[in-house]
Amino acid sequence: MIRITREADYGILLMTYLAQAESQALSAAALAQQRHLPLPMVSKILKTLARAGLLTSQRGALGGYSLARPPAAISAADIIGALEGPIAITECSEEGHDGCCSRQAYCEVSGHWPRINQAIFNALQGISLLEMSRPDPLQPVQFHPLRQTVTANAADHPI
Amino acid sequence: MIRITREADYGILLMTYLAQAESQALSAAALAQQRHLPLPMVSKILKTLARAGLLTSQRGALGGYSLARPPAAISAADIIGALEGPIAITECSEEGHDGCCSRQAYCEVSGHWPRINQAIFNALQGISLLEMSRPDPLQPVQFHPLRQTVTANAADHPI
DNA sequence: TCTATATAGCACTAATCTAGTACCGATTTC
DNA sequence: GAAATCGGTACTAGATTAGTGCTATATAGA
Repeated sequence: MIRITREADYGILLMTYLAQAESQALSAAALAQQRHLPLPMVSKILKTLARAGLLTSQRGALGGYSLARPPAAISAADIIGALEGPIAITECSEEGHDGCCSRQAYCEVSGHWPRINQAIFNALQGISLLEMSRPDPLQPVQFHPLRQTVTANAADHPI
Repeated sequence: MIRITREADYGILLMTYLAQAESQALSAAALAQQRHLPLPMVSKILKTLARAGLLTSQRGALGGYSLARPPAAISAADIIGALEGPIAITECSEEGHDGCCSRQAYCEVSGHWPRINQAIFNALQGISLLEMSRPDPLQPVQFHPLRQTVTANAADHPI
């Protein structure tokens, strides 16, 4: 299955908590406790998010992390991208692979991967941290709604 | 990064070749040779795709594999789903995990994962094997078509 | 019927990646 | 100066992926 790592999963959990904290700085320890996640992991993830510019950090006693931008201006794609690198679904569509894939000569698909990546990226880009940090939507989710009649989100314009 | 396995990657390569073969049955060995992929892997992948109902197989001499449906009726989601299982981006959003995630009590995000999965699923569902088996689109990909116009493919954009 | 060809299914191994931990240095508050 | 907290790097165990091998079964044709 298409999977994100647990790091990105946790990252979203932490970001949603920070979104609710309304720009109040929270320490790694506090976040780990609130979300019931292992502190070392939380610490590592927050460092990465800070380096990516999604969080601002304050060192020292009473320090902590807070969102660098308003929750509406942060997307799922931002968070996942920060923790897992660029959203590239196959090796050959990653950076630095343009033209050096050993199979490229026999691969007509290569030109299509960017579109697929694009579609997934748009889907993730269309979901903001603001939305995610709201309580459960409580809408029953149709899992295989077959191309039509999907509630509006970025994935409605797949390509 | 969000990744599919190499198995699914190869699977799409093989399916596009079969789509071009126009219902002519091709053996695993022939496909492996055409796509320059290791035969045992090709063989394993084709078996899986056949079991999933995307390919029909013919045993014995002169046997081989051919598409079970027209290329327009097969999507990237079908192929990836067949080879990697259901498209579930986190463990807790997989089937059978409804309600047994140990962190669910502290996780307001859980209700949003189905939407994210849905968005990705729709994106992959919207890309047919017919489209993928056409030669390279050669169109520069618009990067954020909804927001701004950046001309680069997804992998050029580390987010 | 025999043989060559080809898929079906399962089991196995090596390499890679992920999850999680540990340590030490730098910075800030009190 | 002490305590709290972030910053960075390195490390380990376990899980996953990639790829291989073997045996059984089905089919076409001589």
